Amino acid sequence: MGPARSLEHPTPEQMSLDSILSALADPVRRTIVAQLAGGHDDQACIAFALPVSKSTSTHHFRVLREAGIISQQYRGTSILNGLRTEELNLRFPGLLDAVLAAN
Amino acid sequence: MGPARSLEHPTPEQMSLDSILSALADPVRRTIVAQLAGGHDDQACIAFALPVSKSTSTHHFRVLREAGIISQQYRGTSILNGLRTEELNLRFPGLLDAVLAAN
DNA sequence: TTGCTTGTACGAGATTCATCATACTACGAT
DNA sequence: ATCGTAGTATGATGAATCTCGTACAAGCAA
Repeated sequence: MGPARSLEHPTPEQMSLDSILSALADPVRRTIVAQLAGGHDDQACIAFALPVSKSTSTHHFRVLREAGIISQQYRGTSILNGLRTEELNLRFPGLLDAVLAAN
Repeated sequence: MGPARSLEHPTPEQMSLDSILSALADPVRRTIVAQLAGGHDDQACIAFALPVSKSTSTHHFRVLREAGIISQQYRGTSILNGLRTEELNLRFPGLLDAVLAAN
């Protein structure tokens, strides 16, 4: 077998407030973030009951990952999603908590 | 003379996280917010050296006001702009500070 | 191999939004 | 009254984005 599939994640330095706030401005994406914050850090995309189609789901997960808010890792046919809590708190202290509390 | 011109402001209950985050996601609008946070609370729109045209400025100030982030009050031919710090902290605790610190 | 599950790629459509220029209003000063 | 300043209204344009369906790829199970 070849190298495992992998997905690009920005480093904390590469995260921009612009991307973070734009990403969090969408209610569907905040639903994902809230569910990740409330549960374990290894939920597949399918575990989120989102009110959109499968391809739209893919889109939202990618926006969150590219902003640096979530991590994504292949695991079989699924993807394990996690909140990048520590890195976010490092880069933008208090921001994630404030948004989660307000949601 | 008739009644003074007035502008609509949402109450804290009417503020939505959606509008707040969308408003703060724009860099021009964050420039305005940052300048208000750093200075006095009575700066006219003209006092902001924004890299956009006059009509675009009007647009951004309105978005901020309708989201509940700034207050606007007519004063002669000008408008006095202020940050609604207390009300924002009441409705979305920590959010404004986190964004200002990250900016 | 065959089929099933999970997610992606690739358009396409509709909406939103940031931007501008022009014309306009409201107010104050001269 | 006239003029200048501050901001608004309106309409246009181009870019971004949220959405979908369909077709596809990758992995696992039987």
